[in-house]
Amino acid sequence: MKPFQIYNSLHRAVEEFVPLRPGIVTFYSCGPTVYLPQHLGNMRAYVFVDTLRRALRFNGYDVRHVMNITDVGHMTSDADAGEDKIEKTARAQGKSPREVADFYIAQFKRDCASLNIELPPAAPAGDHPAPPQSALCRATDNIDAMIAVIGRIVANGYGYVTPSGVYFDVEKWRGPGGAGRLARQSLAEQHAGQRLEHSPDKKSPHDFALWVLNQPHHLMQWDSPWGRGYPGWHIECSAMSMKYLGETLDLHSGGLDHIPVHHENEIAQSESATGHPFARYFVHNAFLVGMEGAKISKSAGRFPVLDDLIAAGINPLAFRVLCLGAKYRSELAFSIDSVRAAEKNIDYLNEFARNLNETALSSEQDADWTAEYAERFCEALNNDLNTPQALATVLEMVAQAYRLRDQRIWNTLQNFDDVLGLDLKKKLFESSTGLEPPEISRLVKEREEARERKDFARSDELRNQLDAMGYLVKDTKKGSVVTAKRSAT
RNA sequence: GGCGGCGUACCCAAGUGGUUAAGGGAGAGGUCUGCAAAACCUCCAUGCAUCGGUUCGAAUCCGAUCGCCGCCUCCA
Repeated sequence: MKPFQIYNSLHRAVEEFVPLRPGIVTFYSCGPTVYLPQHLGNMRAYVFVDTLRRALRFNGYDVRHVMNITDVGHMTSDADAGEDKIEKTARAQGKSPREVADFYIAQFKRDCASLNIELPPAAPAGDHPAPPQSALCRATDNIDAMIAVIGRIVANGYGYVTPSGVYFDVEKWRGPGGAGRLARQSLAEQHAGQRLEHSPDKKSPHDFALWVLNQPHHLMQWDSPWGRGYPGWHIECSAMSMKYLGETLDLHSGGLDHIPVHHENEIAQSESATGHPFARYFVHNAFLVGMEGAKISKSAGRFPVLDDLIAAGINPLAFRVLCLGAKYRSELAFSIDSVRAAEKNIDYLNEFARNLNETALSSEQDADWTAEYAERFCEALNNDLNTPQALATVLEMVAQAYRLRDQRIWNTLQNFDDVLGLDLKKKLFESSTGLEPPEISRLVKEREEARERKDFARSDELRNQLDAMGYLVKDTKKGSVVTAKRSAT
């Protein structure tokens, strides 16, 4: 099997993936900010993270995955001014910041479950030195770790303390005229803070806050060696990745928009604190765009969420298939029609799984002809996560099974589904009959009797009646089966 | 101003130097079926924004033009 290859934003090239220690991958992915629901654009990013994690596991790696939850520190204007968005929501809703965060975290977890996105387990309390471990961690639970990192940065001479906060000295870090490693823009080229008021305490407009002081109106404040305040918005990622995964990460993911500022600053902070390389592979996903081609974003105000799809009677996993149908580095156009098209794929695969016969299921050895598909699947997957081709391979294999009337593909299909995350296994023994209300069963039975009498007028009448009640009747060789159309789950 | 990306059939979307340009949806015809549904078969881009160039050969590399979008402020 070809080794896993992935596009590394640090070098702007597809590279063979080699983790620092054999067999183990430390993976940090930027998680949600929890002051609003996650829109579908956000969810695309998490589907990507999940798929990447599954692909690594498929390649035999033990993935230690950390995702942060930002429940503090994102300002409406800049790191050193403006109102914390969580606090803003809290004031608007008359809740505490923690309550606001809890609410949106619960919603996020629900959405992830609907999309079969496996999240890391909640971070356990206390200190966690090596070995690296998976964790879903909240910023506000890790203030100590952040303070520790800021302390190291200041001790190393890359941070300076002022009355309004502790700032990171970007020019000192980059050197004169230095360009960012990811964005490849020099400081002069970046019109940083051009449209913003910035604190006069900063040596340079490019400098960013590590710790913010003297903002008495903020609800969330913590004591620190520099005074009471709160963390800047980049530091949580440096601190938590280091705490749970170690000082050098194998993989770091995030949205494309994080390249020039957030990740650039994370690298600077982390490396100035530790003296070690921060992350060896940076991967960035492209945006989901609306029908007009415009980015879907929180700040734009209106955005579709997963519940909108569910309310429209669409299987949430259709959205997952939609995501898998495009490369993670390509913009993906979202529309109800594109999701519905993806839903057909889900229906197709589910139907196949549902109708698998016992012989095919119990066969330990898949048909010889599946090997070719397995090879194509791996190749696509390991080629910078080419999920569209991987998905196409799966669909073609199932079509081939139908064509050859040879269902011995389940082992292979299941391996594929471990990566795709469509939960086909769940459909295996899902009976099409016996679960519906007695009233429905009665009508189906009556219709079967009508068919036996060749009373097709009555038969069609009953089919229409069942259809109106939300049930689809199919006549098979083994008799009539009924399924609920677009049921709630 | 700087940086980056995109433009492939009605729609979504792979392919990035070399057999007939994946796959899905929609559409058309067919097999099967009492009729449907499901499934399968056939058809559906001599062409990949436009114009030049490099090459034996380009959707794929280079240049120009047009159009769209993102980032440089929180945002996946």
